[in-house]
This record gives sequence, C-alpha cells and structure tokens, in this order.
Amino acid sequence: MNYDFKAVEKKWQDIWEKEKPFKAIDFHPTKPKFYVLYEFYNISGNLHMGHLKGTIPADALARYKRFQGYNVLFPIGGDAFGLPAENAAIKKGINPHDFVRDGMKRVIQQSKALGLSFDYDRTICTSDPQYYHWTQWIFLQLLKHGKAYKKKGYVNFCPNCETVLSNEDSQGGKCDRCGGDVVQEERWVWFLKMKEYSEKLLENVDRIKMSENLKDAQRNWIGKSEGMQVSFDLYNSKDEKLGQIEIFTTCVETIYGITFLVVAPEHDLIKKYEKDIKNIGQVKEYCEKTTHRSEFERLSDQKQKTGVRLDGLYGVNPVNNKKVPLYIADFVLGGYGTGAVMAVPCHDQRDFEFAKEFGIDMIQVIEGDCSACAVEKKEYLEKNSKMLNSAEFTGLNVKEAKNKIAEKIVQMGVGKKVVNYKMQDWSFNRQRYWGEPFPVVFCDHCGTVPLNEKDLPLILPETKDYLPNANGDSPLSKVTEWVNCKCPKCGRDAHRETDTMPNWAGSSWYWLRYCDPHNDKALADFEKLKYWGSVDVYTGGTEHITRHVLYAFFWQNFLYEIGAVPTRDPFVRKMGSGLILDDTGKKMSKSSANGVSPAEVIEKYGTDAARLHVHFLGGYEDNTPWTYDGITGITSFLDRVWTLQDMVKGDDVSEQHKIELNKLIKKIGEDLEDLKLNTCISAFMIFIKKIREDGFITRAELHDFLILLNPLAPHITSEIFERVFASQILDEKWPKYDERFLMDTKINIPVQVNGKVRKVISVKRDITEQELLKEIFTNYSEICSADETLKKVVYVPNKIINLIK
RNA sequence: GCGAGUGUGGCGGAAUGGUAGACGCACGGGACUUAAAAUCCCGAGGAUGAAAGUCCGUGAGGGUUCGACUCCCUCCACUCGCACCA
Repeated sequence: MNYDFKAVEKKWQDIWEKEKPFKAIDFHPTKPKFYVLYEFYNISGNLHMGHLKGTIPADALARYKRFQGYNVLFPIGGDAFGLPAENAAIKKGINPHDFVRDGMKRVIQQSKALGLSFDYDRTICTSDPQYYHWTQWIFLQLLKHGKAYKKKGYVNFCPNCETVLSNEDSQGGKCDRCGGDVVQEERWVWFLKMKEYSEKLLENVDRIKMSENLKDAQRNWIGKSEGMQVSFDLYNSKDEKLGQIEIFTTCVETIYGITFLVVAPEHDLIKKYEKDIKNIGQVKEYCEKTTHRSEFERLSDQKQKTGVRLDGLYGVNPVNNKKVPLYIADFVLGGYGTGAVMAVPCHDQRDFEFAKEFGIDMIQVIEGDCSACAVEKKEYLEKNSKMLNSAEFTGLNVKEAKNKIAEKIVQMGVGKKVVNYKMQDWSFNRQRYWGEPFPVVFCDHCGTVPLNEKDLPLILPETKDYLPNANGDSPLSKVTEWVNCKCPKCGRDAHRETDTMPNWAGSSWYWLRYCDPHNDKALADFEKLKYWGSVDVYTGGTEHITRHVLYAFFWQNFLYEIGAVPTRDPFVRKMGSGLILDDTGKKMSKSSANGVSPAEVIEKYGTDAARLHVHFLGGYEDNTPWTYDGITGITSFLDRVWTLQDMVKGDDVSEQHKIELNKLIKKIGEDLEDLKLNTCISAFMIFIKKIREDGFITRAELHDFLILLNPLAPHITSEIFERVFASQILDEKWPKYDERFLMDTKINIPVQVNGKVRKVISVKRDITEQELLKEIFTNYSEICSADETLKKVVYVPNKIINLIK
C-alpha cells in the first residue's frame, strides 16, 4: 500500500489539535522543565521557507525532550506592533488591527500545517491590549526607576518612514525598515538608559551558550574601550580662562604630539562660549550643514575632512602648557566619549588627514615614518617603538611610557582612567500610529506624569489616518479626544504623549509572558517564572543579535533588579540559524519575489518531506540556497520508512542489527542536542539501507526507529506506530543505547606504511599491538614481514596502525 | 579600516588529528515492462593501467606530526558584522 501523506498528515494534525498533547504543565509534579523558544513570528506576511530553518529544529528538540521525560514549554506568538505590520497594512489598504488579527490566524494555521508542536494555548500577540498592558507597565517601572528620560537632541531620523530610529535600527546609516538614508534631526526623544547596562550586558554575553562569532558581534556593538579622560584648560583670545574641555583618548602616550583639539558639531561648548568665538557665524553654518547630512554623505567623503577652526578659543595641553587651537569637525561624534578629541596628526590617520587639509603642524612623538601617513598605535605598540619629543619620556619604549604618562596625568589631577562604550542609550519613541502608547501625560503643573498602574492598559485609539501631521508628530496627535485628558496627579487639563514605542518593545520581554500568558495581575506570576526559568534553547535568525537579543538582556537585567523576574539571564543557549536563500542568492523572505511558500511544498510532497528536505540541504547555521533538487531522495526515504511495517519479523532486537541500532540511538540523540538535523537524516538513511539489505526489521527495532525519527517526521512515524503497535508513539520513552554494542566484535583496521594506507584488514575488536603485528606479518607479509626492521609503530587501538619503515 | 567566518567531486554537503568525499541529487549501466513512469540492483574524485595496483588530490605556499580538510604561519578569494569610536 502506498503512503498517502495527505490523509495521514491531516489525521495527526487533527488529533493534536483536539487532544493537545503538547501542552506545557505549570509546576509539573514529577517531570523536570525544558524551555525551547523560537523567535516569534513577525506578523507582516505569510510564512516562507526561511521559517522552517528555525522552527523545525526547535520542534524536533521539543519533541525529543518530551520523549526524554521533560515537561517542555514550546510556545509561539506574534510580534505585531511596529513599522513592518503598519507598512504592510497601509500597502494593502487594511486597518492594522484587522491585518494583524488575520495575519495571526494565518501563521498559526500554517504552523499547525507544519506539524509544529507548540502549546497553542499560550499564544500571545504583542498588539493585544492584554499583552501591551505589561509592556506599558515595564515602561512605567523604567520611568519610576530613572531608566527612562525624555530629551531634545540630535537623533537618527528616517524621512521616508517619518520617524526617529535607534542606532540599532539605523546600522550603516540606512533605515532598517525601508533601506533609505537616515539623517540627523533634532527631536524630543524618549531614551532608555541602556548604556548604563553595558557591563551587565557584557556579562550576559559571557554567560550565554552561543557561537563565538555572534558573541563577538555583540561585544563589538557594545564596544567597550579603556582609555583616559584628560582635562584641557580653555582660554579666549584675551588669555582669560573660560573653563575646561574634557577629551577621551586611548593613546595617552601621544599627548606630547598634540597640535590641535577637535570637538563635535553638537558639543555644548559652542553655545556656552558663543561670544568668545570670533567666527561664530561660520561655525553655526557648519553645524547646521553637518547635522543634516545623511550618514551616507558623511561616509562618502571620509578622506576629505571638513571642519572649522574656532577662532578666539584655544586649549592648553596640561603636560607641557602648550597652546593648541580648537576646531569643530564632523569626524568627531557627539555621542561617543566626551565629544571632543586631542589630535595627534603623526599618530592618528584621521588627525593626519585633517592637519594636511588645514595646514596644521605635526609633532612626531614615536619612532616611525610619518611622512606619508600616520604611524598608528597598532604598529608602534607591536614594535614597542621608542618615544621622541616627549620631555622626560623621550627614549623610553612606548609601552612603558604609556603607563608612566598616565600616572603623571593622574598625579597632576588633570585626568583619570575611564571606560567608554560605543553602545548608546536606546531611543525609544516613534512618530507612528501602530505601537504601544506611552502611559504618560504632560501636565502644565506637574510636568511628565506617569499613569497609575491600575489605569493600564492605555488602549491605542482607533483612527483611519495613519500618517504623521505636517510637524512630523505622530498620527495619534490628530485623535484629539484621546490626546486631551486629565492629569492623574492634579486633575487639571493635560495631554498624552502621542508617540508610540518601537517595534522592539514588545519583543524585549515576550519569553517571560509565555510562562503565564493570561495573567492580568502581573506580567507573569513570579512562581511560574521561577518554575520555567531561563529559556534553555532559543532558536532563530542571527540578524537580531545586536538588537533584539541585547534589548532582551537589558530588560531582563532591569526586571531582575526591581524584583519582577528571578534571573538575570533570559536565555541559557542561543542558536542562530542560517538563512534559506532564494535563487538569486538573497535571503528568502516574504518580500522576495521568488520566495517559495511552505504550503506549496507541503501540497506537492507533504509536511514530513518538507521538514526533512529543508534540513537535509545544509547545516542549521549555514545559509542554504533553496531547491527542489534532491527532494525525491527524501520522499523515497519516507516511502521506504512506510514499507518497514511490511518487513516486521521477530520481536526482540536482532543480533544482525544490534550494533546499527545502538549506534543510531547514540548518533540521533547527540545530533538533536546540537540541532544537526542533516547528519541525523543521513544516519536514518544508512540504517534503512542495512535493514533492506537484510530484508527484515524486528518489532523492537521498528519501535525504537520510529521514536528516533518522530521528532523530525512526526506524522508518518505516529501513523506507522499506531498501526504496528496499536498504541500511541507520544506515550513512549526515548530509547537508550548500550555502550557495549557500539562496535562489532570484528572490526576493520587500516594498516598504514609511512602514513599511507596499504590495506584494510579485518580483525577482532580490542586486538593488542603484538597480535595485530603478528597478523600482518603472517597473513599480509607483502605489506610488512617479520624480518623487516621497523623504526616505529604507532597503534591507536581499534582505529589505525601505522608502520614506520 | 577593525572584528569574525568560510573555501572539499558536476551539485547540496559529510568527516575537528587516524581509511577524505558519508548521505543525497544529477549522471552512467543493468533488472522488471510491449514501452514508459515508478521501483529495485550495480558503478562512479582525477590521472594511469587489461587488472591488481600506483601516483595526485580538501583555495595557494610553507611548518608541526608517525599521520593534517582538521593545528600553526604567510598569501589569495568570497561572505557576514561593525565602521571617521579617538
């Protein structure tokens, strides 16, 4: 009888729907917990093949862990607030509420069609009021604990999406959503004090189990750098001392080579000493121009340094009292360090280029050839070159001088050691409709007033107008009956914040909500959070590693510190999946024109075949180009699995298959732990080949085989199991292997001469070196005979023997 | 520029110091069939040879080792992340 995948898959999906065998049980009395998480769906389209890359391994792991006796939490939900959903809704001319409701329904239905064993009763959606109630609650806590503040400043702005963006959302100067150029605009921005958490985030990175390249990406983004902050006295042209200017440097050893100072165009010194700057008009014009340049323009003329001298101001180098001129230039970033640098043209390439452009002096203070370009720290530290022109430090090696100069600066009281981070505070508001409203009001008498917790959730009002107004204010500003309200503190007239939270808000805590998704008293019950603990394995793409995952670390740390959650670590292990590429080599996504739909593959070949094929194409972490090529190998494998039920002969594990079965149990268990589904599949194929050679399989062998294969191909295995054993496969336990039966009593040993294989001979297992040599000398004397003298013999028991002649 | 990774047959890919190319696709041959499809069996890195075999072979070159796709050094190519971060 042929395998009718459509009927069988439908049958089991209906059974799972009805009987809910994958429900996670809070506080299970006997089973230990295991929490498997897949990065929830972004509700902006249908599922595509790329989703199978992360979901199927997670599903296989969840099913495997259930067989092992764990109480598994494997939930799913929708990330539905934010630009992706809003833009998709606008494009289709649908109300975002309806778009998200339908989108959720669709992805859940598609998940079920993939046989994903989620606990669907825990499904959440970030744009549901019952959910964003607690996103707003977390914001209130951040505000109360001084971790959220509103400030006017220059921030990333996407003119196309008409909204402020975080640094994380404008990597490379491009808008994460539309790909357009990001410009700097002065705006009122809600910031979350993420920078304060840099060190704690680095600790999260150290603790999490994750591949090193992903950890490096995160560490790089946080960008810790140790250096010194040095204070320069600031004078005007009449030699009146105005104050100090602080600079940050990691190369304090070059301090005697300073010939000018540079501050960022945003630096507050410009406003503060406006009257002392003689060319203030020119300076203001430059500031105006540079802040509105897109990141792209700034980058495109990296070689061509621009800037303006601050006429009438100069700084004094504290180590030698030398007067140095001041410049503003946009190569200095306002948001990093102190927004001011000391410039040493001989030993910093940017300073070198700037000095050339503006005809500024250069003083070489470390050996090397500075005629064509700067001799930078990488080079001089590597060589440990000698110091020049540096007063009492001249002649010392640079490494020694670095420490001594630092000591001197500290002693003089003009500087200190500091640590800087590239990561900035998180800009947290968007001028868009589709997001969580901020639970705050502005009152002329009381200022910024948080809503009372009992008044949450603050519901996002309905509107038909999703576009910002002429001032660039959020569309909510037009919903006047919602904007105007009473101050919760004094009762006078007040108005609401009309910006909304970014799409990353809801995803920054969602794994916690799955522990207790229907709770209306807290984000989740503390005891339940304690029971389910950190996510044991978190699968999903790597594209969110410097955004979502860092935000997750940040919020979890904060919630831990206020006592809302029991642990600092949201995830024990994160496994970044590769991408499915379309036939142009690009990431397959809902937006790619030639994206293949899982529904299409399921229709033609079945769910089990789709699940196996995607993962037979390549490793979990690898990017794999999608192709139908080779899927017949998978379908014929499944057909062979189906025919196993006609080959059953005997009950217990047979002598012929004992080794193969034990090896298979070991291999599948190990590979599932690491989500190496491709090698699992080939192991199954090898096993089937052996069975077919021998022409039979025993009941015990089939029993174990079906359980092993079930995590990957749940439908066909459930059906065969029921037919052959008249019981349910989900009631079974994961088979155990016996170390003694992993190797045959007869084994093949390659015999090498001088490192080259000459012969593979069959001998008994655990043969000693003497016995093996005797065997070779007597039966394989053409390789080596007893009267030859051997320089050396290397024997690795049961593996290989190498004879050195 | 900085950081990380990858490079293996016609193709997707196995092998993390011990028989390189598992497993699969495509390909060739055979069986079954009136025929085709499906299915089943066999073959297959390259060179050479009738064959046994021998030599070469994991981007290039060098090194460590009895033994290297695997470890180390230099270089080349590609991919990813960050990027005027002081």
